[in-house]
Amino acid sequence: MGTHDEVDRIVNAWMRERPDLDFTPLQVLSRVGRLSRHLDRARRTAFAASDLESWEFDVLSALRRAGAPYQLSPKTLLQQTLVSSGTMTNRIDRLVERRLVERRTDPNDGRGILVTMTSVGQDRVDRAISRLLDAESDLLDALSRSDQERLGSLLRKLSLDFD
Amino acid sequence: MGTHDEVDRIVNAWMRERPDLDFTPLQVLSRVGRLSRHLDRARRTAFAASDLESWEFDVLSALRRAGAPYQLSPKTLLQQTLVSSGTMTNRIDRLVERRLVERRTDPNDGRGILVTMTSVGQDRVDRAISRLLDAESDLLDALSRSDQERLGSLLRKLSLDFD
DNA sequence: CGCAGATACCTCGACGTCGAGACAATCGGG
DNA sequence: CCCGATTGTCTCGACGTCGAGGTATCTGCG
Repeated sequence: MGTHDEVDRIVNAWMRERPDLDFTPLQVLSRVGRLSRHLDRARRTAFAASDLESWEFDVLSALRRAGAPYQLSPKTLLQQTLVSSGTMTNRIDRLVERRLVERRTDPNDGRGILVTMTSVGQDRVDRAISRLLDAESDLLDALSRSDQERLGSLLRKLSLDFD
Repeated sequence: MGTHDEVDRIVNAWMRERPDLDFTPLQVLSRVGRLSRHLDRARRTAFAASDLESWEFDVLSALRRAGAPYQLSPKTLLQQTLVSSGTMTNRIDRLVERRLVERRTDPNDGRGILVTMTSVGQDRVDRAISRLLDAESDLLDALSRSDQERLGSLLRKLSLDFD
């Protein structure tokens, strides 16, 4: 029966080669990594339906979550999206070009600017989050509602060590 | 108490802005993504102790798992490590330069080559897998043994949809 | 008020990856 | 056998990211 996934095969191969080691950590954490890759792909296709790239959604969703008037500094954005300053400058450039955000001078700080989402941007990101939730909900259909909650809380326990 | 992680904050912000949507899928899948990032970092530091980059480990571990004589074609390697053909050529070049693998002609197929791990490479990867398992085991200490098994099997259920 | 240090953003060169295309070798139908 | 289709690897140009350094501005201490 098909109860073996790719990680099972990898772990079995390791156990054959190194029977002296305990590979149970891989059973959990390798799956996290592989699942994350699959998730990336699912996100890309979900966003494509709204004509957005994943990185565009990352930036726009940070602005959307911030609430009206949907503006944040590049600094805040790069911290929330976990990219470098050079990357964020580049991303803002391209988002401005696509008219999804605007660069405004910060009235309170001559060094800074404020990235403001346009109404087009907000429209896109609102559609995209819906599609994303639909797609993710499909992925989770393999699990019962209570299993989903169990999984979420187990993952949270692990996350708390980092955040 | 600090029972809120970064994902909780993101989800709370979304619920404030879009109370009409159900964000429970994010509770599970956003954590998978974030955990994967943290895991990457942990892997990098674990491998650095064996003077290996993450990508080097990925290639060498595929060879190690294959068993003696530790040789695979570039094609097989790129499929197992999920990179493009150009990337694999580049990686093999650098691994050859570091004397961790050798390029040999395939006696059965004039088009192909076989990437063979050197004894130095095997030594490195055997040390690295030990350190990786130690590091991952530390990460999982936040969970009881039975929680770890529960988590592993829930993740497997999700993986089976893909693999 | 002036100046040193901190801060915000941008610039730019280096690097890794992708993926289409080139090339050589193999396979298989006629 | 031959030749077209397929396969395995490498080449190379485009692209996104990083991160150190540059410039302008702010902050607060003396």
